[in-house]
Amino acid sequence: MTSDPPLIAILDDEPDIRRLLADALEEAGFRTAGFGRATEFEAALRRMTPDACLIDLGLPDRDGLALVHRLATQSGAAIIIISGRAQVQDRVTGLELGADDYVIKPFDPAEVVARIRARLRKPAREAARNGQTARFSGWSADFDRYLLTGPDGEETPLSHAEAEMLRMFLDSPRRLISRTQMLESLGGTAGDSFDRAMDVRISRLRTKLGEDPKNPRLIKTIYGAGYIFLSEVGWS
Amino acid sequence: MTSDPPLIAILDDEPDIRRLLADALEEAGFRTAGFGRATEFEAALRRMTPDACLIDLGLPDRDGLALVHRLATQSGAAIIIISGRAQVQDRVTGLELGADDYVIKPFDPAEVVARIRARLRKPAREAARNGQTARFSGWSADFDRYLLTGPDGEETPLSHAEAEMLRMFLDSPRRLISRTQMLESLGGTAGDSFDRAMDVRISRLRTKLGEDPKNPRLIKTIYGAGYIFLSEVGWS
DNA sequence: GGAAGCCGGTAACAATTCGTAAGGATCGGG
DNA sequence: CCCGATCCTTACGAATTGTTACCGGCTTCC
Repeated sequence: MTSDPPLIAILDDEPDIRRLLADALEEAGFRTAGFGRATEFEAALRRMTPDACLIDLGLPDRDGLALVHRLATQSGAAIIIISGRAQVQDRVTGLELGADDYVIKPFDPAEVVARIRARLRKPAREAARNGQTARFSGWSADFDRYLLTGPDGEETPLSHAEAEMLRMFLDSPRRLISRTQMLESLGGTAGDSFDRAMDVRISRLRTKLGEDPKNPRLIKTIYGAGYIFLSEVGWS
Repeated sequence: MTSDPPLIAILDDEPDIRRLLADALEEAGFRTAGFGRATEFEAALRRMTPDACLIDLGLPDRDGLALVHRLATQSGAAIIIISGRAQVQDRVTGLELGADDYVIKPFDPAEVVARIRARLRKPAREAARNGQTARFSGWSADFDRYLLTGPDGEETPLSHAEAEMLRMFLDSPRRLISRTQMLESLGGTAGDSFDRAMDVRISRLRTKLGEDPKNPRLIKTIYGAGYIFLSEVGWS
């Protein structure tokens, strides 16, 4: 989840349909972003992380199913296929490839909204955290006491800046967090010399996590894009 | 989740439909438990915790929607409504009340199976996904750690640009990927000097894959058109 | 078949982006 | 005022990526 109202990406080559969906979704309180071509959409994915994607399979410029597969494995977003192909076999393969739902044209926008809500609801339920302690690959981070405990049981204090950054990673594990996203969330502006400051923070956090600089196993740098936190995370 | 094969509860008053669904589900590797009346079903819930529930709304002895709501709020199971009522409004209220999916009679069992799989997959994806890796002709590519492992077991790190490109090939194996398609997907525009940049990327990727430039066996150039990735690809 | 011209491969260089060590500013407690 | 902690800034090096330049092969048209 990025910010408060969930962001829904709409990928359809017909502007009328995009408009129809966008209107219904925005009236329901979502933010939307529309795209007419798959390449546009993929380019935009570098800068934003939608919570759900509505994808029309009948795109001219790319095989839609390959895109669905990539999204399903790569992003954490809910994927809903919209298609004019009504055969059962089409629906089955779409779902097998990783789509979370499959809606057939012509569709009613109200139903699409309801289906999106149903998709976004389940993860939200699991994400309800009981406590302020996270566990990941042997480590545990206690955000009440700002304490980091290693696999060997050794305790290290976390500074506020480090904790803020670590929590951001732990809130979106296995997903790319763009550099600008992190900069803004930490209260700086890109291009500034604050850029270096964030690097330093990352660096300190990594040493506290005992990372090998040449081969980090938890906080991975994606050159030109951002960072990914690689471990599973559980809260208690 | 209870034990290894997920348990699917089927609640429908027509034995034929129960049988139809149970057969399809068991063939797909699930365990099933069928019930003809809501009271039976609720009694059984004390002893078992199904991973998903298929519920026919047209039950004689209880208001189906109330049951759906109770299940949605109290159990962690995925809930799929099966109904003869095809109005959009019915579907919307069913989904709003907490159902995860809504299938209309008459239905195809194969689609129901696919939809159940899609529901059970999402939580599993968060927990069990230990790395998105692809395998092709002796090689394996780990896109979490950006690591390429050769047939001889030697590991080579993948840079982001190389990984992005390799993933594009692995998503559409044995198919032509046009030059412009790839250019746009990598965020450049054709005609630019970015053309050369992409060539360089291909070149670097090829050397990491140990390709003989004169006779590439994995990434083949189609002169004037694009590239084809020649091997079969399996994901795990 | 042969020559012109386009297209793609790659080596070498340049620019961008990131990591981290060292030093200094700021703040609060004694 | 001193001290420690925390964080920012500067500076420089390393890794990654884009760019230029040049070469060789493929296609086309005669």
